[in-house]
Amino acid sequence: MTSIKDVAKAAGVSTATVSRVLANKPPIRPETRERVMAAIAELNYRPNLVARSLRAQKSAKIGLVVSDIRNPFFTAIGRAVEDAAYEKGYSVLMCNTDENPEKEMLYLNLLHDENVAGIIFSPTNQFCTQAADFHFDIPTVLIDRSMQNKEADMVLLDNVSAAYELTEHLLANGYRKIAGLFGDASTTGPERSQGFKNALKANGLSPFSVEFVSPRIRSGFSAASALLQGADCPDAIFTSNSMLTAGAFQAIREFKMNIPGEIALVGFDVTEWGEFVDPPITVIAQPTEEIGRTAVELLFQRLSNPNRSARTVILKGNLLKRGSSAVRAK
Amino acid sequence: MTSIKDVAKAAGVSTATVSRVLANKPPIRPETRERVMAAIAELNYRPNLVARSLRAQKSAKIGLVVSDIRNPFFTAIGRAVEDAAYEKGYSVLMCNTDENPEKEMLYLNLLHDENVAGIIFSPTNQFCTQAADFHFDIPTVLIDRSMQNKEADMVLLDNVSAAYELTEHLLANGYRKIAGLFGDASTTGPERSQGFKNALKANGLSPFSVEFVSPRIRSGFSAASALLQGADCPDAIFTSNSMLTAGAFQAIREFKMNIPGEIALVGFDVTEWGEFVDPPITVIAQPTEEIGRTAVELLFQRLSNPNRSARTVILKGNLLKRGSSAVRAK
DNA sequence: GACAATAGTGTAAACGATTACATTACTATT
DNA sequence: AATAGTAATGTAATCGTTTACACTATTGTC
Repeated sequence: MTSIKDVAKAAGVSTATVSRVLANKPPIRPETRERVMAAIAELNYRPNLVARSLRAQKSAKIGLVVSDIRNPFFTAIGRAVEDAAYEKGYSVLMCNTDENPEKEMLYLNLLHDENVAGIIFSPTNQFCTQAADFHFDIPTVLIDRSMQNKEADMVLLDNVSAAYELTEHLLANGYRKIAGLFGDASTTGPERSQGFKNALKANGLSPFSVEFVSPRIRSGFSAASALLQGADCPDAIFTSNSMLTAGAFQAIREFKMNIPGEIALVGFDVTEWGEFVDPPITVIAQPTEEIGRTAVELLFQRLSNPNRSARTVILKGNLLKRGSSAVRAK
Repeated sequence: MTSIKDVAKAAGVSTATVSRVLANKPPIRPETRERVMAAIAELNYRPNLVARSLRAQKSAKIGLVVSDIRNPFFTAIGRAVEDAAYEKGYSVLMCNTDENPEKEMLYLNLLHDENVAGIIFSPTNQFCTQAADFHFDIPTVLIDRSMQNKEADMVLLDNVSAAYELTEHLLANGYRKIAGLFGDASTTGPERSQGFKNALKANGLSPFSVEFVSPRIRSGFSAASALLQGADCPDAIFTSNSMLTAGAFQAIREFKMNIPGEIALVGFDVTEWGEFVDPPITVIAQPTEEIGRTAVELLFQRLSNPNRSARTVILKGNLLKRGSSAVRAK
């Protein structure tokens, strides 16, 4: 491998000069710069980022720690983060935790050992309680899920409002017996359930049911199935994330029930399937692109100013009214 | 930051000894090992992977270079690769190229500079021709798409057979005027078109049409729309990847045509939406988990044995017969 | 022409690990 | 008791950069 020494020798200068040329750090005689550039081109030299990283005590890498990149929300986030990072010359290490606090811990440590410049992290509830005293010695931006009592930058959705709006939409369209299905792994479930309950209360109603389950398709399926086979059946199901929405959808189909005639279905997050099924599913769309980019943005702001106070950016969800919650037939 | 020196001092030994304890390299007196371990725990020491990487001239990282992680096929691959890598203590750098040869080049160089141990790469056609002389100085496994004249490990699908089988299925179910829509960015399009044409020929038929377009939903939509609004309309559309399938599906819906009554639709790759729509879409399912794991497997085999000859693993697709290609009504 | 200031470059010490080689401390053999 | 052989550890070079500091060459000022 050709190193900076080879370039220095070829150009007849010292490694320091080569380094300065690369970093564009004056003073350098134009003539010298040319000679060095020529040598670099000649030898096809590319600086070793590992060495640079060791010397600089940080690398141009960002860790992305989420539960599962296959969750469409995180897929979109992942892509947005990678794009934003790419533009700044940073690359992204992908970490899937499966909502498992141990894997979360393991990955955070790994990223530390890799000397990443920063971390974008979506923690589980368990992590928040178990690792309440965890010290983020690396700049970290939390996304999607908040962490109490932590001085950390965050990019969140206004979950309470979004859930409120989504619930009001159901009410406006005539639904009254609304069952709520919420994820139990993160802070979003409880927050969204709060907006859900608030909206019902404000309208003098109470939830048909409120349930917290693991944020997986299977759990959504089981919970929805249980609801649908009861003697008393809800007229709408409110889900707090797309895994549960998918599970509920499958259950409804299994029961051969008509959406929205017999039961309405609403949820969070844009998915391809939610747009393609008939009727399409009403959801709160999260601005994934913006979340990802903002997270990277906050990270870089903190990198350039390590001791500014933590900032929380709260974004609004966008209610996409679609067929799955159309006005109820009388 | 606490380094190996601090540990050495605390344990009253040299850094070499600490290193040996960490690497579990005899001979070490059990008593010494204990003292070192105690110091490590005491100081909460964690080895610096960057330094280790510089010294070892390679890092425990794998680069994953694909067109877009949002493509469900690559999402699944990405997750499988990450899982397999994780089990071996490796982490994954995610690179999205958008089928852009320049980004491909850029990322390959970046991964080189990062001293990654290996690369898992799904190249575009353009890359294959433009960079025909590109030398992979880092162990690389090609997935999904082959590259001619390259001594490289590959994990591919038997595209010709899969397309053949899928086409035969359409024929068996009574479809005769089958239009083919193929991606033009990679080798999979041409290969799948080959199987498509072979199957038709073997049955004394010829394609209704064969078209190569950019593998995007929009292109699939345009191409399918053009087909549907023609005076002579196909009775089935064969698509070579899930982006095109999605575009064609939207076009069919736009034209308010009945699947499969008026037109059948088949494609490649498992997607959530394809399962959820009614009728669900018939596809060739690729064993994404196996592809990802095999790729990592091959990578490690090559790492431990750098000059064995290149190996190509060809996997079979799995035809999922579903409603979108049900037996044609007379 | 002496001196200061600045521009341009080189020298060498880091960064934190690994490891070839040197060294010391034992144990066994004669 | 001397010697050889091995076990256990230490010393110091190395990986490829960056950068504080030292140094020389050039220019300007009086």
